[in-house]
Amino acid sequence: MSKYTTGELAKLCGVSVRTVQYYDTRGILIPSELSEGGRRLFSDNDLRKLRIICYLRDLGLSIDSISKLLSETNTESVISLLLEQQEAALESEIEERQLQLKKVAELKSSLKSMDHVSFDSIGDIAYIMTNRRRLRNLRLMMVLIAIPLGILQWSSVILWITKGIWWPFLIWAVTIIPYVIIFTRWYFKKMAYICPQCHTIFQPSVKEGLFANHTPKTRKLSCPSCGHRGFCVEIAAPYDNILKGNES
Amino acid sequence: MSKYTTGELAKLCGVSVRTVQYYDTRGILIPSELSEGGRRLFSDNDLRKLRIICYLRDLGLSIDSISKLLSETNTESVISLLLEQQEAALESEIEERQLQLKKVAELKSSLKSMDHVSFDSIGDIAYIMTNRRRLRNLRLMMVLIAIPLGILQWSSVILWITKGIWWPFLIWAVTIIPYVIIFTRWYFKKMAYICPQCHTIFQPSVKEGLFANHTPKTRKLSCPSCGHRGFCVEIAAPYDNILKGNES
DNA sequence: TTGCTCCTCACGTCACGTGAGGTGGC
DNA sequence: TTGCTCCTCACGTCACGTGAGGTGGC
Repeated sequence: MSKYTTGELAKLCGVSVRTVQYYDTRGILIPSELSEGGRRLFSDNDLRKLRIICYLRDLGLSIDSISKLLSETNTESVISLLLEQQEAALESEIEERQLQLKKVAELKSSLKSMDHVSFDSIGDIAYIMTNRRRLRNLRLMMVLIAIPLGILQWSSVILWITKGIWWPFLIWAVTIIPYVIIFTRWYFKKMAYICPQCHTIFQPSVKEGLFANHTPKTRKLSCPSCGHRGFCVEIAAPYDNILKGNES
Repeated sequence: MSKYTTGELAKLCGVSVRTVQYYDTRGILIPSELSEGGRRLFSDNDLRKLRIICYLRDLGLSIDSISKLLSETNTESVISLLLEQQEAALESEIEERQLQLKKVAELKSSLKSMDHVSFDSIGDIAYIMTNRRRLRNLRLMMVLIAIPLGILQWSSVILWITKGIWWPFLIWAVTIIPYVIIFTRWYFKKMAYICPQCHTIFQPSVKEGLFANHTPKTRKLSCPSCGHRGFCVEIAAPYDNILKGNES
């Protein structure tokens, strides 16, 4: 039976001297002998034990779990329980990291599409992200409303051109007016905008919104809070009071 | 502008009072005002700031990274760098956990197939796992050697039975003898066994190994170290000296 | 005046890393 | 005797949680 010093054992297992000392104080690797000078001396059994400890540590098990395994007499049930728990813990950690990763990628791509980035724009993006689903639903609803009206329009136009029947188009043109008014009001009631300057969420008047220059996702508006005029990202209007504090 | 106390702000952001206090001491959320009694008073701006801090924290960013973001004037480049780093860190963490998960599952299934489980058997399993690939290669090689010999054998047998030509089988039977001897010696030189009692890795004599009762993965042998007689798991013999210490 | 909230220490967590200052063993 | 290794404190890490003992504010 060979004897190993702390440093020898550490080298054989690929850990630091401090780690071996730490495992001694934690009671999971007590040297089988001490020299007269108080130095730790380890046996082959200790070497095997440290190898197993390192293996378990590399599975992500804590020192506490490992020392439980060492102290319990009923190794079999304890270890299967520990492994079950570790499996569940690892799975949930992986899920968590994957969600974080997804959010980081989202934030990255959103930041790329912004012209000016400040600390506060991160808040805007976070808000836009959580808001996105509702915004998609609203836009989908608008398209669904617009499609039948469009079909009616083009049907009547085609009828007029090809067959010379003009009155369906006239009926359409007259009856569409109240629809357009209602639709426009509804649109600006459901939508809100984020000021890129002061990050306030606001809703423009129907008149301002209707005639404002715009892109698919933004609209050029004046912020009622700071007066800044520029392209503001369109979001679904908040129906909760979480951000009411911003209106001050 | 409404004013929030520490508790109010904490509740609005879903964190603890202690967390808000901690963010103050870390310098990332200094209250915009203090009451005469020394109590923290937060503004709407502080509320927005804390929301962003929590959002970034939920991406897994450290307080240090967040405070860097807050202190740097060049937000844009700092944040894209931080997000790149965070993405890489998360990816490597996920990979690490997935590897651990795989190892835990391996250990779990290996333990199930063992009759007696002790702390030391974990070491055996860990060793068998790292050894498995070499063992597979060795077994594959044996099968590849055995197949042509088997084909020759059956060809000569069939020839004898169907056509009455007996001399190819005789030639095969005579020439096979040295091959079998060499093969058997080679086999027991390449293989080793783990004692389930004292966990020593040993190699039996050719004679003992050859006539021992066995299953596909184990062989009934006597351990030269502790004398225990029982079914020992077959592994590829170690070609390194890492475990030589066990032989005492 | 009485609860409730908030304040500041200060210790604990987890698995070690990193000195400091002293000593054993070849 | 001289390096080298090892020893034991003891502090630091990270983002807070958890009391303790005291006080502000309604």
